[in-house]
Amino acid sequence: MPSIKDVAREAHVSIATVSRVFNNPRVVSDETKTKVYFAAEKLGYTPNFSAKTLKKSIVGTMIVIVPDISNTFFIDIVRGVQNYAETRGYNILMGRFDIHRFDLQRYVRLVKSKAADGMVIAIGHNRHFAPVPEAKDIPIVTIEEEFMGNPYVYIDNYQAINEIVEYLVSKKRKRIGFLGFKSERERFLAFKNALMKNKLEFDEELTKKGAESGEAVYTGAREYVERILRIGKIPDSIVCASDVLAASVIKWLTKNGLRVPQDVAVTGFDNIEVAELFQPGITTVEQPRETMGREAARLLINKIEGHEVPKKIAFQTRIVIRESA
Amino acid sequence: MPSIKDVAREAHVSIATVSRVFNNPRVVSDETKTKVYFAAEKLGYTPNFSAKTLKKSIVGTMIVIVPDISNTFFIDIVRGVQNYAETRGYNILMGRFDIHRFDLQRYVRLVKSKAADGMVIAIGHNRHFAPVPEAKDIPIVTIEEEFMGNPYVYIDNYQAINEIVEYLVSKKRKRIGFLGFKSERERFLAFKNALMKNKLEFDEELTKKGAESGEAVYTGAREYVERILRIGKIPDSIVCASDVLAASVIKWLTKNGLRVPQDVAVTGFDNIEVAELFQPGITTVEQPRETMGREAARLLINKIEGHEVPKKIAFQTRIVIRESA
DNA sequence: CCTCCTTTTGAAAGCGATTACATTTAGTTA
DNA sequence: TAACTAAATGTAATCGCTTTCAAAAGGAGG
Repeated sequence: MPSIKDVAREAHVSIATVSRVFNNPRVVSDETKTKVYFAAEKLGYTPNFSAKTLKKSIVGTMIVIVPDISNTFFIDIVRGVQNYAETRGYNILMGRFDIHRFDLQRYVRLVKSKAADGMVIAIGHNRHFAPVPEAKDIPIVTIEEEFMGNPYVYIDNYQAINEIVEYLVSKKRKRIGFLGFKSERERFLAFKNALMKNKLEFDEELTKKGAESGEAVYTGAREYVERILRIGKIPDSIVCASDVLAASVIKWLTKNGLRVPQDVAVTGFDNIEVAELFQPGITTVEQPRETMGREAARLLINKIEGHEVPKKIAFQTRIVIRESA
Repeated sequence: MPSIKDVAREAHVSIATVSRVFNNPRVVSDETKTKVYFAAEKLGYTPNFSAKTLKKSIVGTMIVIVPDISNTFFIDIVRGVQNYAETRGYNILMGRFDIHRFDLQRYVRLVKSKAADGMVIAIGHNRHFAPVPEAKDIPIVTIEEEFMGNPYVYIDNYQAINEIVEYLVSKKRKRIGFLGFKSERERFLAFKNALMKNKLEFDEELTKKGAESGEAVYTGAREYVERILRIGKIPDSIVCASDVLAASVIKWLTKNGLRVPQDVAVTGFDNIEVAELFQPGITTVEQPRETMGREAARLLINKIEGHEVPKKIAFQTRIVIRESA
């Protein structure tokens, strides 16, 4: 691989001049520039990344970490981060995509060693990392939750769930159940809150906050349906903390002869791509996922480059009405 | 940020010794090692990545490019790549996740500049990149198709589709339709092939190879259903080139009063995570996606590190039977 | 024609590591 | 005790680039 030296020799100039041609072309004469471009082209010269970043303080790479890449929510965030990062000339180093085997230390070290300038971490609901002391002085921006005092972007679950509940209420639904995972605790709290706001009664028996694993979605929904059937308390609507969960309950409900939405309305959360393909299409909440990713990236880069950044940025959700409610 | 020099000074040794402690510890005495570890710990020393890779020929980073990260198929591949890369100490640089705005040149340059050692590219069916001359001498491994003579991993669409058709035949289905996208051409060819093999007639009118866009899935399925209804030729089964497509046709078929699978059986392809959540659950083909990713990563790293690698590696699929067929 | 800017270029230091080679130290052996 | 070997450490070159500082060249003004 040719180096700057080779180009310099070929163009009969010094390496300093070659460097200038690529980094600060206006200070070099047109004639010299042409010579250098020509030589570089001829040799197939590409500046060495490491050598460059060894001298410069900014690498132009950021790490993105999401807890679960099977989840559309995070994918869209990644996409947003990527789209924005590109416009600022940053590359993206992929962090682990399943948080179970996640080792923050490792990524912190990557930043400390200047393999990257900072990181965007999508926390996922109520998932708590242990704060890592070394992470204290590296640029971090999180999504959904605060982490170690760093800036973060988030959506207002309270507002979103409340909107759903209000919609159900407007459809004369009164006995509203909730189905979510442990990790979706905030949405659950938001749900309780929304019930109160709408002067509805909260019924523990119509509520299920399931296990952790992704495998258990289907089973979790089943247990829920079996329970309400067993105790003979059928809600007239169920708020689910995710679309996948909603699809699962719907399947179990109809299997047991209950019609959705006539007998029981069901709402989802996330508006995943296939939400409209289910039968019935799932009424759900859409979050500006890509925008959140973009914004997180913007905050991070600004922080890296030494600008002042806000403490947190909130985003609005939007309810998408389909057939399931 | 402290450098090797600072550690050397703190530990009263030379920088060479410090370097040895971290790269080749067995040649340094225990006493010295302790001193150095202690000093490094005290100063919070992390070796500088750029400085290291400036001297070494291997960076320990690879680029992964997939055409569409919304597609579970590619996500699992990425996951596989990631899992394997980690075991060999490689980091992953994220390439563009939507191939439309894809610029191979850019990533080639990244490798040439030694920001990465090579790349894994998931081609996606019959998507043709223009070969990039500069890419000729950089390590590349592709998934699903050959590219510029590089090693690749793939699944046998012919075998997979044939298995599906045989399954349908075993269920006494005779008039089999096909629904796929332009980009899924190979699966279409495989379909025609499978019909021949099973001595069934191919009927152009029961076939649809739709548009490109992801948006059009739902519409494409609708057009297909409307057409077969209009011409009054209802197949007794439909082979779809993806699960999403299958879910879409099922929705349109049932909307039009046709029962799945009683009136018409439908099969998908990919076994996406939510395949079992549809009603009916989708009978489909599972590919060893993660394994393919792992294998691609393994090939690439071996190539990077100068080992001999095979030209191509084929993977078996597995049919997953649910309710839709 | 001389002096003083401006523009353009070059020389050389330095970024933070790795590593070949040289040197020192300690331990064996005759 | 001299001679030799092995182990541990240090010296210094080097990777490929950026950047400061100095020098050279080309005008402009007097």
